[in-house]
Amino acid sequence: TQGVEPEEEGGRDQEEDASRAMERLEAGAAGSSPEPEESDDLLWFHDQLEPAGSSSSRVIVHVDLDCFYAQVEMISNPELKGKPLGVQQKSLMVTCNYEARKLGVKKCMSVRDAKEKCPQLVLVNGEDLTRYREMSYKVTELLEEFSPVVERLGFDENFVDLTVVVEKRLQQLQRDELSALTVSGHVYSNQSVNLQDVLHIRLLVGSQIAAEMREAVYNQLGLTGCAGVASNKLLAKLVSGVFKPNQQTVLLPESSQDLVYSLNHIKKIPGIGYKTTKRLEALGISSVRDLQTFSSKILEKELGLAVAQRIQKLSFGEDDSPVTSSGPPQSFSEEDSFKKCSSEVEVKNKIEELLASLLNRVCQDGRKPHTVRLIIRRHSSEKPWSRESRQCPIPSHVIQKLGTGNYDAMTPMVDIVMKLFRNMVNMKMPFHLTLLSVCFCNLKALNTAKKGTIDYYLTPSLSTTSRSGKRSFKMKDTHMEDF
DNA sequence: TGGGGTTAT
DNA sequence: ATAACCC
Repeated sequence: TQGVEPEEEGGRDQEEDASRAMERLEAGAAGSSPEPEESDDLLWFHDQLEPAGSSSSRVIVHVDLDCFYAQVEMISNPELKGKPLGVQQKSLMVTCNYEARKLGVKKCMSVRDAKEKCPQLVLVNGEDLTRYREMSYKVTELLEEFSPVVERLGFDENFVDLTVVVEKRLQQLQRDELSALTVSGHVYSNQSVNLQDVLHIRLLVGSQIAAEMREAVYNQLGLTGCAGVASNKLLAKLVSGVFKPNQQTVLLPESSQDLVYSLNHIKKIPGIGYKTTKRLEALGISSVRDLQTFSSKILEKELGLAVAQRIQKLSFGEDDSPVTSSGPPQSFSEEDSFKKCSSEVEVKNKIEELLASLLNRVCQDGRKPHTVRLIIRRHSSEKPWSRESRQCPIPSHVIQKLGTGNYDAMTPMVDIVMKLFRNMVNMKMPFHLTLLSVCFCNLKALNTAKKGTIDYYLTPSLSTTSRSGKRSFKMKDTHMEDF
């Protein structure tokens, strides 16, 4: 394409070039332009786009399912559709459908308040996350078909980096299709904006892909949700919530400041959590503009360089963090909370329950955890939210017993976890727990042994000679290409 | 306040 | 091992 741009156009600024380019493209699409000029226009147009790898031209979508647990429950039991529905975990209603919200019920209300507000409210128990987790991964896997780079955030949100996919579509588009590009869904904008501007083309294509994603999620899984399309994760996430159930919004670059200013408090910025908000408020910072204009030096001294620089950039709507593929989970955990657990037998029974579910999950996954962790929460603690944990490696002979489908690993795992418990809690003293959680982490693929090493050909055997205390091996089937 | 998850220190 | 963040 070098040399295509005429010399006399070299001095013009970029915005002027962009709108002129579209006028010329539209004129070309009308059908009157001679062949060579039309071709020049298309090449010139592609020249105006920023390089695909440049950080300012990323296209990110944030997909956020509507009241996810409630949707899953309505799919499981269609009789719940049309009724006000809440999903309950212990005394908390963690989410509810839109029928319930119309009647004044809010997310994360206590069950008592919710029933008071809405006596007809139907409640289902959502403490077992199995079906939610399975549906959640189906959504992520479906989105991965559009672009392999998908990052999960909780069970109901996903980020997808569409930059490369958008680039591919742009290059396949014909002249007439290029000028006829339209947005899908809402545009976040207070000012009037020229959608035909070249600077917006990638985001428009992104909005169309987002619409296709939502269609696929609805058609194949029966779930509705919102999407936000923008140039980074922060903005995509913020803009996805602008039009709320089952709609999507694209953020054009000139409106990004409006979007961050629309947040009335810094705690609304994803990445600024409870603790940081408190520390910022102590510094007199409460609005987004407060944070933007606050001294960087003082902020760095107060919060440390990394946090200070990151959150101050966030306040300007800047976020260069990449979308990182989540892939399979890094850990599996099961927890249960209760009013009181204060004896060894109670603890052991709870741990057996938690482990039974975990062993099933680990079996399904196929990988092997090499670390177990026990987490507890004590009652009397002045900090009710604080937890203590102990972890240890899982002995290799126990790892071997995992994932065989039966419960060979149950007894040894209970013994290990009870040791961790005794390490944390002095059982000669009275104790009062309000939560127990067991976590399997440090997951490794079954065969890490590489071709050409002895371990690759020798696979540990469970069936023979266990009494000797020595490991026994069977020869693996070999193939000619192994040699 | 539940039952999960992640990364940084 | 804990602390922060996310849902």
